[in-house]
Parts: sequence; C-alpha cells; structure tokens
Amino acid sequence: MTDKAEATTPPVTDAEPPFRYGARLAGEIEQRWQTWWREHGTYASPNPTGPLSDGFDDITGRAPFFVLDMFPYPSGAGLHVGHPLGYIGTDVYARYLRMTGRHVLHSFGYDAFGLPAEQYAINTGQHPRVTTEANIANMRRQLARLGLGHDTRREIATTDVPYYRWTQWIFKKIFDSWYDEDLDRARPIAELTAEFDAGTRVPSRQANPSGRPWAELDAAARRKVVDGYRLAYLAEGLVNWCPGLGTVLANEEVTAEGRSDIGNYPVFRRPLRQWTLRITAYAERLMADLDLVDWPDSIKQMQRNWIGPSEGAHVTFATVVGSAEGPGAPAGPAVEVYTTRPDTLPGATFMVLAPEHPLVDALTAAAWPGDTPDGWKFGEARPAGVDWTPAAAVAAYRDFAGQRSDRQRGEEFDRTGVFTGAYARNPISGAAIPIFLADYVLLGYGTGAVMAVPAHDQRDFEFARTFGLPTPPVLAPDDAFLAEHGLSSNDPVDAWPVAFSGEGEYLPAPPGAPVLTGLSKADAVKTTVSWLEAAGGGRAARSYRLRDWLFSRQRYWGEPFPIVYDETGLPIAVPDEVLPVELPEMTDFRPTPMAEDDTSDPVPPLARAAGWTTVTLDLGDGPREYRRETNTMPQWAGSCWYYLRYLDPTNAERFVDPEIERYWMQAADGPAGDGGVDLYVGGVEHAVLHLLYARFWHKVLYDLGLVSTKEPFKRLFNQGMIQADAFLDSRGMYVPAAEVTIDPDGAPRHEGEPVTRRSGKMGKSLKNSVTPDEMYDMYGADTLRVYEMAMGPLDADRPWRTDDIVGSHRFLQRLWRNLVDEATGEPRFVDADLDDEANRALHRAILAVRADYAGLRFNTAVARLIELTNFVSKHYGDARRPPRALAEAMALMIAPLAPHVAEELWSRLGHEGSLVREPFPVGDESLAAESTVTLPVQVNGKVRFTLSVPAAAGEDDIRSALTAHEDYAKYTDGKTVKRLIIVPGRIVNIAVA
RNA sequence: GCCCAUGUAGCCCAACGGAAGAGGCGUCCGGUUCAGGGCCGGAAGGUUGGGGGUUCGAAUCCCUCCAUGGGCACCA
Repeated sequence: MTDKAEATTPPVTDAEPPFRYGARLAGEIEQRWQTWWREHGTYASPNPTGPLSDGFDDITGRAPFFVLDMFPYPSGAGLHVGHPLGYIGTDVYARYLRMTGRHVLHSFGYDAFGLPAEQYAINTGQHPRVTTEANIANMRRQLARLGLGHDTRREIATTDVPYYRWTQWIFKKIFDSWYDEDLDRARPIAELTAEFDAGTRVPSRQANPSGRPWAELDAAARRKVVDGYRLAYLAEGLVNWCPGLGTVLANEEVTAEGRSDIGNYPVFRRPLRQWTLRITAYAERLMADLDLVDWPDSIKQMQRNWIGPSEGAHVTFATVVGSAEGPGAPAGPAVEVYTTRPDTLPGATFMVLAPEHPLVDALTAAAWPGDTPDGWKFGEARPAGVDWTPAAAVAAYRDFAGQRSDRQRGEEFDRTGVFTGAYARNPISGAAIPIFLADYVLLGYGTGAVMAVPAHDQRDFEFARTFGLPTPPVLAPDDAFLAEHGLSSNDPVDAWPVAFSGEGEYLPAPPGAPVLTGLSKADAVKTTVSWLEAAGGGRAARSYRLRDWLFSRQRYWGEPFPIVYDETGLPIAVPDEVLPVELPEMTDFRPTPMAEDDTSDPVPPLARAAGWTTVTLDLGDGPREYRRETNTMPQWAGSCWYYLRYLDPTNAERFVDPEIERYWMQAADGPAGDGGVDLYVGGVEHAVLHLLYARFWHKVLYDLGLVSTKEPFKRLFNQGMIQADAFLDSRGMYVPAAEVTIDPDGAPRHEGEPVTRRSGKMGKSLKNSVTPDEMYDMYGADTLRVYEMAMGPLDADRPWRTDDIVGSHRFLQRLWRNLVDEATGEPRFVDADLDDEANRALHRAILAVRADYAGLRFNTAVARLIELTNFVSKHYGDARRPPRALAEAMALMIAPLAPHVAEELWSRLGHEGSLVREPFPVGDESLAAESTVTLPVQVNGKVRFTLSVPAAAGEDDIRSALTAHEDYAKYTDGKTVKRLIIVPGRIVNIAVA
C-alpha cells in the first residue's frame, strides 16, 4: 500500500464539477437505484405456480435460467473484497441473461449452522442465534451495497426453523430408504419389509448375523435387521475424535496432518456409535454421472480421486486355527480378501487383517502353534508375569494400533503386527500361510483383509522382511528394475532391496495353477479371476476409497435429528406432524471439554437440555415416553439442498413443489433426468465435501421421485481467489498491510523498518484485509464491481491492488463524461446517424462484448468497453456530442457490470424506469467490417512488408496484389519461391530458398 | 512420490497456429492548472520461464527440465 491508499477521503475537491462521476455522485446514484429496485421488486422472479407466481404471465417466452452462488457462512469478521468476486460474477451474468431474453432466478442465503458460527459464538460469549443473526445482518448490508440483483423474497438461512424442518424431513426420507443393488437405486424401507414379509427377499447375512428366518424373528430383531439396510444408520466405527472441538469429524474435515480442518486441533481415532449415511452405495453413480455435468475437469478429477475406485478381485481363503497342518486343527471361518493383483496370488505367503476385523476373535488360537517365532508374538507389550497367549497378544496389539493410528503422514511407516495363531490355505499353491494383524491394513477399505505378496508389494515386502517371512517371486523383474537396483537377473529375491511391483515375465506356475507365462498383467489378472471363479474361490470386484459419511456431531448449533429411541435402544423417526424438532434454548451450549486421553464417550450439549431429552409421543400404541437423539447434524446437511428451497421458499406443505422444481431444474430438451442448476459458481475449496454430499442427497431424492434431475448442478464454475500482499517484520510477525509504505525503489517499510512482502489469502491472520466498505467510500460500488471483473479471468487467482482500482474508476468517469455534461448534468447526445468509423467501433464492440459476457469473460468485456469509451472520447471530443444510438448502446452494454451508473445514464437519456430487461444491443457484422485490411507479408516467417487489400479479397486477388508490390521483387529476385501461403484476411508468407 | 493448473513489459492481464499487445496500474514527456491533485494527449518498456521438436509460420501443439499454486498419498 502506498500513501495514497490511506487517503480515505474521496478524490473530490472544491473545484470539481457538480456532476462529475466521483465517489460522492456514485454513492448517491447507487443508493437511489438500490432503493428504486427494492421498491419495484425489480429482481423478483415469478414462479409458474404458488405464492410467488405474481407476474408469471409477463415472462412468457423467456426460458428459465437458474444462477446459483455457493452458500456462504456468515462470518463474524465481515466481508473483505475477496469474498464477493463470485457474487459479482454471477450478478453480471444474470443481468446479461435478463437483457438477452432469459427468465433468471438468482437468490442468496446463509449456511449459518455449524462449527464456524458456533466457535465464533463461544469465543465472544454470546448465543449462536444472536451472533448468527448479527453476522447475517452485517453481511446482507455489505452485499446490498454491491447492488446484487437477488430475489430477496427467496432468501433463506439454514438456521431458520421453517427451513431446518425440511432438512429434518429429508433426513427422515434417507432414514426411511434402503439401496436396492439389483435396481441400482434407493427405495422406501416399507418396500423392503414387504418383500421380507412376502418371502420374496431374504435378509442378508450381514444384516441378519443370526441367520434365523425373518418369520421367526421378534419385532426388535426385525427392526435390527431393517436398520442394517437403511441409508442412515447407527454404526460403531472408528471415528475422528477431536477433543479440542469436543466433537467427531468426517474424514473430509480432517487434514492430511491428522488435525481438524477448523481450528487445527489434533484428531484421534476411536470407536464410537454414530449416525452414518450410506454414501458408498452411490459410489459408482457419483463416478459415472460426472459425465453428465459440465464441470471443470480438475474438479471432476478431484471427485474421482476422492471416490477412488480400483479394479480387483475378492478371493476367499479357508482357514485353520492353532496349527498349520495337523488333521486335528479346527477349521476357522473363511476370510475374504480384496486384491488388485490376483495374478500374484501364488506368491501370497501370509495374510494380514486389520486389527479391528470382525473375524479376529474367531481366528485367534487358544495357544501358539509349536514353531511360532518369538518375534511374531508382539512380546514387547507383554507385562511381566502375564501368560502370553495369542488372545493376550492380539488384545495388546489391537490396543496399541488404536492408540497410534493418528500418526502423521509422510513419516516412515514401521511394520508392526501380531500373529493370530491361525493359518489360511492359499487356493493356488495350497500352502498354509500365517494370518497376522497389522495396522497397515485398514478396516474400511476393501474387505479389511489382504493376501500379502511380499515380492510384489512394497508394504508386504517390508512386513515380510521384519517378520522373517518368505518372498517368492511370481514374475521376473524387468531390466529397468534390475538396472536401477544394480541387480542381475540371476540374483535371488533376497538381494532385492524393494518389492517389484511392475510388469514382467510370469514365472512357470506350480501344478494345478493357472498358466500365466507370456501373458500381460491385464490378461494374467483375467485368467486368474476366471480360474478362481471356476474354483469357487473368488470373483472380480471393485473397491472404493470413499467411506460412508459420518453424520453426527456432539455440538449444539446444528439441526437436531428427528429421531427418538424406545426401550430397545433402537432408533425411531418421529412422525412428520412433530416436525420440526426445534433446538432447545440453552444458556450453556458449549461442548463438554474433554482431555485428549479421555476414553469416556463425549457428552453432546443437548444431553444436558433438561426437559428436552425425553418426549412423550403416541406412535400408534398410545402415549409413551421416548428418549431423544442428542447429537446434531453436521454443517453440510443444510447446504445439501438449499438450492431446491430457493425455488419454493415459503411452501409449508412440501420441501419444494414438484411443478416449480421441474420448471427451474429440468432441462427443456434432453434425456430423462437431465438438468440441474444452470450455473453454479463457487470456490474450489468445496470441490469434494459439499459437492459430493449435495450430489448424494440429490440422487437419493431423485431415486425417491422427489426431484426430476439426476444431478443437482449442471454447470459448475470455480471463481479464483483474490490474494493480497502481506508484510512480515524482522521478528516474522505480520504487520498491518494498510500501514506499509513503499520506498521509491519498491522496498516496503512499516514504521520506518524494512519488512518483507509475502502473498497470501486475504484475512485477519495476515492483517491484509481490504473491505468493500472502504472501496464504496473511495470509489463507489460500481467501480469495485468493474475492477473485480477487470482484474483477470473469473476462474484465475489474482492479487488485489488497491492502487489499480483507480483505473476502473477513471473508465466509468470517462464513460459518464461522454454522455453527461459534468457542469449541468444534462445528457450529451445528438439525434444523428453514426458515421462509418463510429459504426465500426460500436458494432465491433457489441459483437465482442456480447460474446465475452456469454462466455463469462468479463475481463475482456471490460477492456472492449474501455476501448469504445476511449474511442468516443476522441471521436466526439469536448464540443461534439455522440449520437443517441451510440449513447444508449453504451449505457445498455455497461449495465451488467455497473448497473447503477447504467440506470442513471439510461434515465438521463430520457427513459422511464429500469433498463434491467431492455434488450441488449445486437451487433451487425457488416457494419463492423473494415473495408480494407493490411496484411503482413512474411518472408521465411519474418514480417518484411505489408499489403493493403480490400477486406473481401480472396487468395487470387491477394496474389496479384502481392506480385505487383514493389517489395515483392526485392525479396524474391534471384531466389526460388518454394511455397506461397496466403490466408485471406490474415497473412501472407513467402517461403524462399 | 503421483496427478492437475499456471508461467507474456516493473505489476495485473489480452492475443481462432498467422505482425508479440486489447485493456488497466506504474514510469517518463507534454497540455490544462498559481501549485498540487484531478483530467487530457503522447512515449518508453520484451530472449512470451529454459531447452528441444512439429510447422511456411508456435505465446498457442508435442517432449523435457525449472518455478509457483492446488489435489491425492500405507487404499491392498
């Protein structure tokens, strides 16, 4: 920042003409038109039906277009100039669309539940309801000054009780659904129980571990079975427990460093019973349907990475417990593993289960097999004097693994584990291979068990070396591998420093095994899978990195679950008539503080709400008392469906009227299920979390017939981030950027001391925030809008420079001065036709600006309008006035970018009312065309002279003009013209030898 | 380590494979002005990150390296 930036007084002096476009006049114009728009409901978009349908008949013939901004949370710090970038972008585009015949829906709202709002409330010692409402009011004020054309009748906040009532209702729909793998869609749970009752479907072994027939199960047992099918279910699982926040977090809210996304507190893994949403049922569709949407490739790639599909096979291993051989050894349960390399199955020399694998107890032997090496017994954990059985060792190891699973990434992973005393039978080699537990195998991925092929997998290799297990190769390494590690093809596998995981020649197979010699890896995988399928020991399978979505939080400021429990402890959804389940008023809403090593269950704040935790309901068998669920939903819940509520925000009967939903969401022409929000603009930080969750909810609603499109957001656009310089003093502390001065040689100083410059996100922590309010005062909102759009492409990150914004202000000032007399305020125009040069300038600008607006290239649209303005300044200088047609076109063309000044110009040019729905000027190619063009003539790629020809000249005309040109002979005499390239209207290139 | 994006004038950024420059900031010169600021007119400013290739012609397409930003990373 230079000294100039400190001058917050507007650049206005006594000598300034009364109608010069400066900060004072801009402010007056902006306030006046914002009031006018509000009073006339200019941006209200009528629905086809329902309470918001007034005026719908007037928009006949206008095709609907739904523009959406990502839902912000109302921060207590207020907005800085980086925040509204996307909001301005959508507003410019929406205004352009209104002027080109579209019926635009554009509203706004606040994602006001959740951790950021609650942390702010806790830090300031106020109730979150109070701080949230104050923050929303401040944000609304700041945004209103920008002149955004929102239909404010549709504004919502997730914390509004009438809104979260429907969030709870949708949760109930998810709870009351199950995923039918055969039909590949969600169905109501009632259809599942009907099929069980009719005997047309039998509960899966997983949902019904007892295996007893449905008909013989009592009511509670049946409920347990059905609960195992629900898309929202309670599960005991390893969760990300964050004592610092007093809550658990979703995987997506934990950083790669094992800390909370919010607040950067340490996160620990521990088992807890939590609400979980079965998003993994949709993994395949969430992958495949990315092909249906128009999103940036990078975002699609991030979603694909997150879902993380892999192709492989499930292979079943028979087991024996307590002894490798021996006819007397008892058989254990079969274990299924997931592998992407079934071709290496002959080389599997041991098996590893995740420490929490459900079959561990069944596989743990009563005593160590006779030849068990001491190193397999996890003896380091053995307390003195304890009888060290496999069960004791396994328990000790599970405890150990649970403690340390929060270790940091990027570290060397050591290989720890314990032998269970059980063996598995390798289906190909027939060998008995030991079964270990090790924490490098994760319960949540694949089947939670792996066949370890140490020769060809680095993790298995390291484990085998640590535990002294054999590493027989299945395929011979390629030359590159040998060369890299200084090996020859004769060297034994013991000489390998690492596993060979590439492709190579398969070694001869043992008798009875599938023959892979000479096959590629892909063919070898196929051959082995076919062999396994024939032998009944395996099948092809896909696996996903994606996990089910942990959906409860031990916090106050969220949607309460519409769930109660009866004496069985099983969950029951409350009837729709009881919705909403309102948050109880509490004076102490803080999470219960927990020590990091506390192993007791977290206590949600709602569990302390006296008089709320139990409720008397009549669920069909008379009034009885039920216990409420005291967890709340995560912040993401409310943002999973807000775009649908914008469509029909006041509906008390439905979450959205189907007719209104179809009108705005369904593609006019396209296959069934096509459509979605026409343009969704937001930051790349939501690439995975919000966009994946919202797609999941939308697909559930689609399966249940509640929405008409397969995807919520047809087109996605990521706006860039505005960054700003920050300055560090000699101690490495940030100093306020606004107080930094720049020496003439460019060196930054703060209070006389040199400081170092660093670029970063604008914000409190870097002390480099610039607020929109400051910019309104200095230049007005229109200038801020134009500057933010002119800085660069909408999707690019760009650095904020307060010094640069003056250029956008001067532009609007020149534009104004061309059209309005600065001394009198009278319009400057004549009723006369444009000359050819002015017509060319105007129509070239119209054609370019239209295309730029339509393509979201607002930076180049600004440049073209500046160009035209500069032309008008020169062409119609002080004395002359521009023709009316030119003046009006300029007012209309600037309107999307600078709506206030455009309205003012439009009205001073003699029009009544607003130009918001005036037709955008249409360019004429023939008027824009030059009559003659100057073609550069290159000789061997270098420009040597130019050629003036009629614009319409064809190749032959140009050739004759060229050969007649005096310079032609100069460059070709005595040389051979090898080739002559003529691109009419563009260039001529002579290739000579 | 793997994947993606971006490198153009002091700075922010334009440029269907066709003359390196549309627009803005800054700098310098001039005009207006008592002066400053503002406004107006003009000018300077380049190895398009480096190297190689394709092409009549490359900022643009391909390969490679470098820099910056982002995503993923014990996922069997």
